[in-house]
Amino acid sequence: METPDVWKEFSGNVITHSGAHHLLAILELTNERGYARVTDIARSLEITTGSASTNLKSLKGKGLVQEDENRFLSLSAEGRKLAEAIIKRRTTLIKFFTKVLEVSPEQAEIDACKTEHLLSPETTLKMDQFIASKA
Amino acid sequence: METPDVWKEFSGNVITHSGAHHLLAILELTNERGYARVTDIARSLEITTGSASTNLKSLKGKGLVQEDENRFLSLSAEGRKLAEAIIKRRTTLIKFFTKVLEVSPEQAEIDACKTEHLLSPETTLKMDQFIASKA
DNA sequence: TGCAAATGTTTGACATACCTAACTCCAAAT
DNA sequence: ATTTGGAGTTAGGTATGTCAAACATTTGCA
Repeated sequence: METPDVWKEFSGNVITHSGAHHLLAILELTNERGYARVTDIARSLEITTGSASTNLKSLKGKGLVQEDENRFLSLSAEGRKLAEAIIKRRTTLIKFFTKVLEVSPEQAEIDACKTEHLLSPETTLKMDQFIASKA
Repeated sequence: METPDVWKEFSGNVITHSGAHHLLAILELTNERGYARVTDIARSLEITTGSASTNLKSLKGKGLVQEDENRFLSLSAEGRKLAEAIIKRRTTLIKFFTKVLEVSPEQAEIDACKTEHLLSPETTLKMDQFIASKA
């Protein structure tokens, strides 16, 4: 058995775990309260505003996050698409883990959180279809 | 909906992606040829011996890897346990993705590789049981 | 035995992704 | 107008993980 040369693809991920959660925070904050500033995101993620500022700058650089003249942050079309995909994946994963595999809700949430930004669209789709076929 | 404070647990992982693959390489190489040196591991992972040397030093520091007087590397009891757990997880994941979800083998391998070191024992176990119950 | 090839380590440079702490900037209240 | 506090950035530090290149060591063979 050969160690597959797939292993390095890990680095080529679209988004990091941290990055994903910044996007999700923006989406949730804007949905809940209508806006998201650096501070709001930092509070939501329980990190310092310094970290949030730096992290968000890089997301802006990637064209996933936008900032208006009043420093309100929002997701770009691409960012929104990505965030929604991740949320969908998390939902699917949690449902799958708890309903199908009967994993405890706590562990399901942790596992989903760790893998939600890594799983391919194909696998997520198939997982969805599987759940649907059982319902 | 609140962003769960679970998200930071990502950093508290037992092992990194890269670290995991170094362990797996040692296990596979020793199984296949009876030994694993820095060079062998570097070749197997397609990184320079410099990188391998540094990375392995840190794994030695964590007590996962040992070195004998001839510079042959091996896994400690703990390292072996960890490596075997990861391999088992990968096997389970691939089987699950391809057999149950009918994901393509290529994508299954990539997804398994990305998550094999992140999934909890509980979820892996449940996944195993699920496969068994269907067989 | 002696030299060349293989092996391994270290160093210095980069890139990413975090953090904290210190600083700037601005706006509102007194 | 001055102070105070909220908001945000920057600077400096840690940790990983990668590389190339200089160096040391070991091995093996001619």
